[in-house]
Amino acid sequence: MRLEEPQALDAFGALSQETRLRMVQTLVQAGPDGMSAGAIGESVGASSSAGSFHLAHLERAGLIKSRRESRSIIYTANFEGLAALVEFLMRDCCSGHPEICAPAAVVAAECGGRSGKEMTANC
Amino acid sequence: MRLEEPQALDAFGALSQETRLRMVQTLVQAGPDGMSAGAIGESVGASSSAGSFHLAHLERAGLIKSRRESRSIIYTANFEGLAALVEFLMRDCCSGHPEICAPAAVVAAECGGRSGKEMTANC
DNA sequence: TTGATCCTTCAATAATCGTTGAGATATTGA
DNA sequence: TCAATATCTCAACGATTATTGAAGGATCAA
Repeated sequence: MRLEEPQALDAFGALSQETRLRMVQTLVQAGPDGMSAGAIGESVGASSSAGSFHLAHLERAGLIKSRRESRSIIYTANFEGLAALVEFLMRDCCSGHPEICAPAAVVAAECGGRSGKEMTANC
Repeated sequence: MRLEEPQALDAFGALSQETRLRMVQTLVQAGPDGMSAGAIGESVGASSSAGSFHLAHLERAGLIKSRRESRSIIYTANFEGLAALVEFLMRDCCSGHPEICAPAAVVAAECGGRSGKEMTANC
């Protein structure tokens, strides 16, 4: 997956709001099982309708996905979309400058060998 | 350099606007020599005062730097700040998940060996 | 010092965004 | 079917953000 500029703008906009950034962090840590809309809203301190609004925003921006599961709607992080955003930032926005890529390479090296389940909160 | 959440929010907000994203792209490609405010504004199609507004916004967000040089004010990309943002996205926001880091590692590998001057627009 | 250039700041306006609360929709179990 | 639960949608309001044009520093050359 490769991000075009308008999608990247949407993604940056989505992450520029505290509630939404926390939602993404929460969902990344929740992993592939995801969480219900209500649980996410509660964990970030958003009202029912505010939570719904922000989750919809994040989904439109391609950063999370949803599926219905009985009464609940379960949201999960969209790892492909998040990876595409990191790649956009490094490649299209920052032209792959080594000064920018070097720290990314360090993080990637720290995390690359392990599977998702083994990750701690801070890599 | 390590980004805290409020700084990261500012940085994402700064990049969520088309004119500003273009300004950053332009300045990254311009390299350490940078460009004058007027030249940047012209290259992204912004009026004098709009250009000034957006450049100030980007500087506040830690993504670019400025210095006066005779009559002109020269802006340069803040590579440290941009690198910190990539790192925040990978580490603090995405918890270093391998699914997200793997594509970043590819870009880093592509770019790591070369010096800034040799970079092409797309790495 | 004067005039020209480059850029920023300010105030006013328009546009976008976030929150709230009320009501609508979907799903389940009795 | 009916009531309960979980979530979404909508309209209204206030807050933040972007744009514009006019006015205000800073710098330089003559």
